[in-house]
Amino acid sequence: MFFDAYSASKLFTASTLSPFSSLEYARKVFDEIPEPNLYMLNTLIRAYSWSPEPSESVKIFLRMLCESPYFPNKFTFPFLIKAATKLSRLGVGQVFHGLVVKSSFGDDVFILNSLIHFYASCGDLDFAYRVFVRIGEKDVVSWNSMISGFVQGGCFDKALELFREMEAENVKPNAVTKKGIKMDLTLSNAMLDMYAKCGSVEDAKKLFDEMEEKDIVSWTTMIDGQETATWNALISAYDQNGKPQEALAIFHQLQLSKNANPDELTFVSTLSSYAQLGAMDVGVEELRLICSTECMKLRSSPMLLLLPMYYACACSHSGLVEEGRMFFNQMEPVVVPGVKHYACMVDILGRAGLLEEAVEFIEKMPITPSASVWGALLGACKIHENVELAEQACSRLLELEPENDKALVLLSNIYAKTGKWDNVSELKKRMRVSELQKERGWSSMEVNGTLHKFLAADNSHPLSKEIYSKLDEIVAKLKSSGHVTNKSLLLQLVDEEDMKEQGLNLHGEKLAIAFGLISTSPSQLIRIVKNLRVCGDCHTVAKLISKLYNREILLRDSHISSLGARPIRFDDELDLLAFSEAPETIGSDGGLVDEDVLTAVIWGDETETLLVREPLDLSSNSVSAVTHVSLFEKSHNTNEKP
DNA sequence: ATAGGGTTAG
Repeated sequence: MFFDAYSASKLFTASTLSPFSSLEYARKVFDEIPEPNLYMLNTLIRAYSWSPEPSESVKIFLRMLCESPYFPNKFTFPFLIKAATKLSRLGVGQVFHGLVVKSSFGDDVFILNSLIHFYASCGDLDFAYRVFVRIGEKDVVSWNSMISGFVQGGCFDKALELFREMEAENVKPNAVTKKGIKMDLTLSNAMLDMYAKCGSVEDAKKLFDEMEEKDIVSWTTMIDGQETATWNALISAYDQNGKPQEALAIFHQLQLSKNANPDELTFVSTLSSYAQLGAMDVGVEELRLICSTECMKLRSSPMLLLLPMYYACACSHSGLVEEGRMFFNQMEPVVVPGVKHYACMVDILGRAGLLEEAVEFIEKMPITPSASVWGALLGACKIHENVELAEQACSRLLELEPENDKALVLLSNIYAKTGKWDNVSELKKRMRVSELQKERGWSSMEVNGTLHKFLAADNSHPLSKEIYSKLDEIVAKLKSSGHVTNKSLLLQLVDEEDMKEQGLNLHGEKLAIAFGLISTSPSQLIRIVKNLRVCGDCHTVAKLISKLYNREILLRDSHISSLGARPIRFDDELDLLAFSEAPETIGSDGGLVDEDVLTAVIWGDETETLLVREPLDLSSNSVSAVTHVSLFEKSHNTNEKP
């Protein structure tokens, strides 16, 4: 049916793009193609990323990895990231991000821009920004993506700051070339929107006047923005000058106006006016009506609860508490209070010194108090120097977040504040011990049905002597091959420098690998499981041993991951990255993968690329990272697997 | 050989 791959590709692309043929049809065509090429795979990934089934993109991607002779190329990733964006699956996109970093496309501005957009749309502005700052040559889309990410996330200050930064960066070439910079229309419009939302009509007006090109969106944004800002300015002016009735009159006038677009700011001022009149119930009722049609954001905004605080800068503490309490009780018909609202209330009560009431309030909560609730109580205990309650709050918090060091630090501050220095040092000791316990790791290896377990510097194994001599041989080989132990990666608290090096070399992983080398045949896979994350040095060593001894090694981290995908580590230099999707979360809703867990392990060493698909091991549902030192390596040039 | 990123508000 198909005469050659090129025409088939062309036909296929046309069928995915054409409005006259469905994606299902394109898929049928695709399924008839015995060996789809990279272009076709990419095309289908793209088509699905636009479709209502973006998870199909990921499935096709898995097929590319497992069944095709191709590796993803620079075109693959924007499509995949688009799919992850549509899926709103942070973990999925993080896997792709990991692959990008480790692949040869880490500097591709197209891919990085789509990652910014992805992270921003998942609400992770922090990650979006991390990606953004690392782009060497930011283009207008990079800036635009980041700025609109901030705008959409409500971080207007940051958006503005970035905008200024962008202007500053553009000023230089501008001065040299003496040419006017034509601002990107989309960006200008986004900026207009931002100014309008911030209520700074003058800035919006200034920008609008400067814009060389304006479209319908520019005009609409400007008119709407000016209008809303004008309404808001009026309402809040009356409200803040002790004229709530006038403020409300304006608000009602606004509601009658057809074109008006009340926003969060409008509601804040309006509610404040109702609060001033002591008619919060009326205000809430009115809000309820508005909320049902507009302003969805406001419905879930815990800011509402804190609202009275902003307008109470003269109010007594008890007055504030009254308002908070009243607001909390009255919000229920409008919004089902979430845990954040409860935390806010605990905060209000606690700050006012009503610690007992705060505790009662927590006890009566219909939902399980979160760490933030206990954190609010703990914070209040610090203000009011209540050591006993602080201890309780802290221990409840630690039950939920055992590794929350901040809680212990806070408690220790409370001890310090109340002069309990013994407790301070006791706590510091405890923190150090838990720090040590945290890193107590073991590695295990199965040989012929027997599990062999190795702790760091372990010498309990019957073949210990042989293992250590093999290890010496390995170390010698590594040294002669130029490998230097990276001391900074040591996670144990050891004081002496030479001890550090020794400690590193004696991680259980290395013992297990040495044992693997002497106890398995050359064709066997050396498969090691580590209870904690594998340190960078062990990873590197595993790769080197794999090369030196020509052995395939699979070294696997396991990490309890109730949240599903999570970065094992993400530091500023991106020198060590590991992301994965936990098997128990994948497939449960999105049905992304069936038997394969998509796993990427990314390390800073640029010389090797590892991407592995690890068959799902159902007995271990806490797997979060797999290091597969495979014998085949990626070829960057051909995109074909050897 | 073919292809890629951001896009306001309603």
